[in-house]
Amino acid sequence: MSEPLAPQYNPSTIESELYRWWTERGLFSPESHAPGSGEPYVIQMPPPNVTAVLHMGHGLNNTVQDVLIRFERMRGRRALWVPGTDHAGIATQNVVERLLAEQGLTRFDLGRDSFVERVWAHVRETGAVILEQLKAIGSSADWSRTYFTLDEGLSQAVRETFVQLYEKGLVYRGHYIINWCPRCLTALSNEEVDKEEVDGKIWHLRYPLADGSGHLTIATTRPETMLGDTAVAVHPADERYRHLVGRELLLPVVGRRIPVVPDAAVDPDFGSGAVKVTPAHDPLDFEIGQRHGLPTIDVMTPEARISLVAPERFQGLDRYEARRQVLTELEHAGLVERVEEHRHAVGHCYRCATVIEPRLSDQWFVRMEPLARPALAAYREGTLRFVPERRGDDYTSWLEGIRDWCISRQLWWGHRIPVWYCDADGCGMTTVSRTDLTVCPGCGGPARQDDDVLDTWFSSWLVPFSSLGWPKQTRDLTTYYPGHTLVSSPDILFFWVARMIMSGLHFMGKVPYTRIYLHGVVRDTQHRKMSKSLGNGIDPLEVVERYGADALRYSLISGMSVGTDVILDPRDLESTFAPARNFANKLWNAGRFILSNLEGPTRPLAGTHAAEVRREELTLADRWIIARCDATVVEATEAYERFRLNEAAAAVYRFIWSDLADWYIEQVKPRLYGDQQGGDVARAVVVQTFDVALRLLHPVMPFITEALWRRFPGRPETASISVAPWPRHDSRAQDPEALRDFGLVQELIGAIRGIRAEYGVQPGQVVRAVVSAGERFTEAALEQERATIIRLAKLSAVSFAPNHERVGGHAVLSDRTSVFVPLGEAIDIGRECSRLGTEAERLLRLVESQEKKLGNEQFVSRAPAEVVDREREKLTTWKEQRDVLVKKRELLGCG
RNA sequence: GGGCGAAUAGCUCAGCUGGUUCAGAGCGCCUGCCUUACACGCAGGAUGUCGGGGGUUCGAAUCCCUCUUCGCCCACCA
Repeated sequence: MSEPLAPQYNPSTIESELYRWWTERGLFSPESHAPGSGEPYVIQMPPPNVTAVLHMGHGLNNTVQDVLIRFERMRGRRALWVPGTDHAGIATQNVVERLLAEQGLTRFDLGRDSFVERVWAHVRETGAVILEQLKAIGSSADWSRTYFTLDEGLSQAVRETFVQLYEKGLVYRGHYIINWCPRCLTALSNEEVDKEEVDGKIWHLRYPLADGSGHLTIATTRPETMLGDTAVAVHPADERYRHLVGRELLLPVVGRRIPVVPDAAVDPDFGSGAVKVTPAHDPLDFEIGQRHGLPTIDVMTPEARISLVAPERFQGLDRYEARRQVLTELEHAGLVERVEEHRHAVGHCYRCATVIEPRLSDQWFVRMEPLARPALAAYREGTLRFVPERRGDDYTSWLEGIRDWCISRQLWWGHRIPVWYCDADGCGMTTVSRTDLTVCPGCGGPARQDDDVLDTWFSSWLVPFSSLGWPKQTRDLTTYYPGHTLVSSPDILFFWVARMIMSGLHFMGKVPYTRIYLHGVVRDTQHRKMSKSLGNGIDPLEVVERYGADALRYSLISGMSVGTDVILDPRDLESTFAPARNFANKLWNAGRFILSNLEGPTRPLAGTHAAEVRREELTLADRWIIARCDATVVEATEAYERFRLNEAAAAVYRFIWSDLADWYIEQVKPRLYGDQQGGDVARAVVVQTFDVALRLLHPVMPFITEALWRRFPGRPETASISVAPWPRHDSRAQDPEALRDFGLVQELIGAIRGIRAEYGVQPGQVVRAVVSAGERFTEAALEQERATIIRLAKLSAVSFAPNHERVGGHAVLSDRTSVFVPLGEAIDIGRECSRLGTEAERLLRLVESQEKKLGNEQFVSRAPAEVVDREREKLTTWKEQRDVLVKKRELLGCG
C-alpha cells in the first residue's frame, strides 16, 4: 500500500486484485457486511443464458443493478443481489445441436438420454463463463447463492408449481393451433414469436361451385394451405354471398368438395369478403372450423413440408415450393383472378428467425386470466410501480389482453413435464406427480412420462422465490422475499417480469418486487440495437481491458437517462470511453496528490464531516468546498434514490473535477506544502471532502474509489469502501455566503485570465490588478483569498481601489465589481474599446428586453411578486454593469 | 390498424414542477501553455431559428394541437 503511485492510472491489475480481495472477504454476502442489522434490500439478477457471452446489454443491465446494490449496501441495508444462470432450453439445445452438426450428427442419432448428457457435459465444460465476465465488470452479486435453473432445488420448485396449478385447474392440456418453429421443431408461446412486417402478396383465387354454376373468389396470402381447406367462410350478413351459403365448392388442385359457411369472424371489407378455411393451419380458421364442425386436414409435417394427406405430387415439398406449385396449377386452370401487393406481419422464431407455422397440436397451457387479475390489481393499487411510469401501460395492456400460455416444448433440454400416461387398455389414466413414476397408480401397469419439456420461462418466472429455497420454507426465503427492485430491459417485460409478478402473487401471496426499473437498450449511432448479426456490437471485456471496468461502467451510466436508450459508437471506442478513463485518471491523480501531502499534522476529526472544524479556522475556500461537498451529497443521494443514475454520476463528476480539482486543490496547495499555518485544517478538509466524493462515486466506479480510499492513512487493513457508511447531509455545512463569495473570487480570477488571454500576456509574466467595489465583493472578501487570486491569476499584486487608470483591460463581474488590469503600452486601445463595446451592447440588449418585460402591465400584475422582484433586480444589475462599461469607455476615450 | 418514445452545438446527450444553472455538459474544433497531482492535463475561445407550424400564458426548449422524420411495442383482416 505504500509504494509510490504511478502518474497514470492502470486499472487492469488493480481491478482484478481488488475483486479477489472483496470476494475473499465475503463483502457481497449480506451476512458478512452487516450481521443482523439493517432492512434487507434484494435484487434478483435476470439470469443470463448459461451459454451466453457477455454483451453490452448484460453490461448495462448488471452495471445498473450493481450501482443500486452498492448504494444500498453502503446505506446500511442488508443488500443481497442474487445471481444465477438460465438453462435456456431452445438456445442451449441449438448450441449443442450445431456442435453435433459439425460432426455430421443430429440429436436423433444420439437419442434423448445421451443428447441430454451431452448438453450437460457442454454446460459443465464451458462453465458459466458469463458469471466470470460479470465479475470482471465489478458485479457485487452474492456468488455463494448462485443458482442454475436446472438445479435440484429449482427443479423441485418447477414441479411443485406445475402440480399446484394443475390441481387448481390452471394447467391443462389442449388441442389447439400453436406457434410452431419448423426448424427448432417445437411449439412456442405467443411471446416467443417476433412479428415482422414484410412485403408479401395477396392472391385472389376462384373456387368453382361444385355444380359448375360459376365460382366464388377468395383472397389468401398463403395459397399452399388450400391443400388443407375444408370450407370457405363468408359473413352471414354479406348480401353478395348470401345465396351461396350452404352450397358446395370444388376445391381446385385437390378436387375435394367443401361447403360455404357463414361466420361473423369474416370481415366483408377485406379481400373479396370470402375466406378459405384451413382449420389445421390458421388460428382463426381453427375457430371457424370448431363452430361449424369442419374436419381438420393437417397438410404439413413438423418441418413444414407437405404431408402424405395431400395429393402425391405435393408430398415432401417445402411450404414455399408448394406455394409455387399450387399457384402454377391454379394459373393453368385460369383460377387466379388477380394478385396484389400486400404488406403484413409475419411471425418469426425468436431463436432462429425461421417463419413460424401455425400448427394444430396437443400442448400444455397455463390458464392466465386468473393469474393476471391480481397482477393487474397490484399495479392499480400502487403496490407495484414502474420506472419510467409509462411502462405500466405496456404491462397493463398485456395483462388485460392476456392469452393462455403454451408451456410445452418439443425439446430434450429442460424440465421434463411431470405427467405420466398409462397406455393400458381400459385404464389410460393421466397422472400429474411431484415424484417420478414408473407404474400407473390406477392399474399398476407401466407409466410413460410425457416426452415434452417446459418452456424455459416456466422456471425463470419462479426465481424470486425458487432461488431462495422455495418450496422449502428456508431462512433465506423468509428473510429475502419479497425483494425490492427489479432491473430489466423492456424486451423481457412480458417473458419474465410480468410473469414473475403473477407467480409471486400466486405462490407467495406478495409481489416479488415493488419497483420495476426498465432501462433502455444499447444501440449504435444509427440507433440500431447492438447485435452479433449486424456486427455493430462492442465487447465489454475489450473495453474493460483497454479502459478499465470503471470507465465502462461510468460510460454506460452517464449515457443513460431514465427510460432512454444508450447510444455507443462501435466504430470509435476511443471517443466513447476515453472521457470516463480520463475521469478515472483525474481522480487517481487528485488522490495521488492528496496522499502525498498528508505528511504534516492533520486536524483529527471525530466524525466523518469536514463541517466539524470550527468555522473561524476555515478559509473562505474551505467553507466553500465544504458547502459544495454537502450539496453534492444531497444531489447525488437523491439522484440515486430516484434511479437518475446519470445525474448522480454527473453531480459527483462535477464536484470532483470542477470544484475539488480545478479550484480547491489549486487553492489549498500552499497550505499543504511543508509546515504552513493552517495546514492541519487544510489537510482535514481536503481529506474529508475527497473521502465523501469517493464514497459518492463508489457505486459507479467501485474499483478506483476502493483503491484510493484504502490508501488513506489510518485506514484499517480490513476496511473496505464498499461497506463504508454512505455520506450524510449535514446542515452545518450549508453556507450560502461562502458559495456566493468564493463564486465571485472564481469570477474575478476568470475575468483576469480572460484579459490576459485577450491581450496575449505571456504565461510567465505577472501583472497587477485593481478591483473596485461591487455589490457583494468587499475588500474583506478579497482579503481572505488574496493569495489565491494572486497565484491563480498570476498577479504581482491585487489592490482594492477605485480604478481611474486608463490603459488596461477591463471587466465587470456579476455583482458589478469592476476589475482593471493595467497593461501599459501592451494595450491596444482600439481593441479594448471594441471589446468593451461588444460587452456593453450585449448588456444593453439584456436591459432592453428586461425593461420591456417589466414595462408589461400584465407581467407586473399577474406574475408572482417574488418573480417580479427578481426580474427587477436583474435589470438593476445589468443596467449598472452596463453603466460601468460605458464609463470605462469614456475614460479610455473610446469613440 | 392501435399505442408509445425521440428530435436541443459538427457528434452523443442533460435540461424534472413554465420564470435563478436557461440556452448547458462531454467529445470534436481554434489559441496559448510540459505552471513540481494529472498533456488521459491546464487556461482561454468559437459554435444553436431548442424539427416545422399553430395555440394556451404576463412569460414556452418546457404545457396543448398539428405536421414531418426516425425508432420501438402491440394486433388472428385471411
